[in-house]
Amino acid sequence: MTSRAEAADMPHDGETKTPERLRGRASRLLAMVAARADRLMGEGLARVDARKWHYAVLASLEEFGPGSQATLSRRTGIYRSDMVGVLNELAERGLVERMPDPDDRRRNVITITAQGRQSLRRLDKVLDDLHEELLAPLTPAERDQFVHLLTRLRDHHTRRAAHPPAS
Amino acid sequence: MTSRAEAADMPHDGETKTPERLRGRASRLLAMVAARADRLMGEGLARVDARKWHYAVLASLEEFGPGSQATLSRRTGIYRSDMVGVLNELAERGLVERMPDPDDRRRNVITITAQGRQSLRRLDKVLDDLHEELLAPLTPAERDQFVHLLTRLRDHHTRRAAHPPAS
DNA sequence: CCAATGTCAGCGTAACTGAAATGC
DNA sequence: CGCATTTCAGTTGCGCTGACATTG
Repeated sequence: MTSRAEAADMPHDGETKTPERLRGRASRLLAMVAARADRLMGEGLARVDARKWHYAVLASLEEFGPGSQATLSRRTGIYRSDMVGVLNELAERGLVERMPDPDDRRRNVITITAQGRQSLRRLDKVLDDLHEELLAPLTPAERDQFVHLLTRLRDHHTRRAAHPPAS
Repeated sequence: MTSRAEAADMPHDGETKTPERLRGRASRLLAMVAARADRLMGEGLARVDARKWHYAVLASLEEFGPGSQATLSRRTGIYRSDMVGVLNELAERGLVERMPDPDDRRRNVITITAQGRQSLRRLDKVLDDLHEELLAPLTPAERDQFVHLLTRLRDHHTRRAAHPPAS
């Protein structure tokens, strides 16, 4: 499948003034679909006593290994002020361990526990199902395309929040 | 290792095979890009003394004609409770007119004014520029693809918030 | 002295709920 | 009477900022 989804059924010549400028605005579509996704994931994870951030932290730990809270903060995008609470919840559930760093006593080293890995595997499964639901109307090739496009956009906009369109 | 499908779904790009289950999650990408978009639009519109909802209402008015507040609410997705404030702001600026409906005296009929149309045209321009910035890394064809995929997703998930996979 | 870290306390916005008053 | 509309009052969650003490 060479990802030739559409080419003729949607006019994209520069002059067809579609009346869809409201519903068709990318930012609006983005907001709607993202909200929907957010809710799906939030509710789905809540059903197994987890939250989006839990997954983010656990996955980041398994993927990149242990790290300080500030490190995790940078890796996941969670503010370090909020990271405290997230780690408290994860520690309560025995999914991570928080120990002082002997090399730098300002830091805590966060490690994922065996139970954490197990939970992560479960969350992965849950998220897989939820994504199946979210992306249901798209073919596998289209899902790839979609993720690919989103990734490009994220990467482009991921160098600090504000940046002038300087070259 | 995770027991997930691999190598069977050769992506178009010889690079999408990373163990990026965190960063690569569609929901997460969606949230990130949507947040960027939201901020871009919000700040951009604030510079011309407008907000996203203003645009939504104005565009909906020009696109579908006048309507009651409840109607506008359904068209734009803004809660009726919040619609009041939005319309107040728009009325203050002279962009819409709010008159009692003679046929149904519970209702107000909201109409866009000439000034409203003018403002809308300006906002359209502003949003065009902002979208250019948002979608900068994508080619025109890719932007179409992107919007198309988002539209399909939105349409699929737009029959009430909750939907069982009922046949 | 300055930079980074963990923590807490708080702010602003936006989605969302509830209920009252009016009119169908 | 039940139902829809406009409106106001309030809640909750989240992204984000600021400050502070500790340590490098």
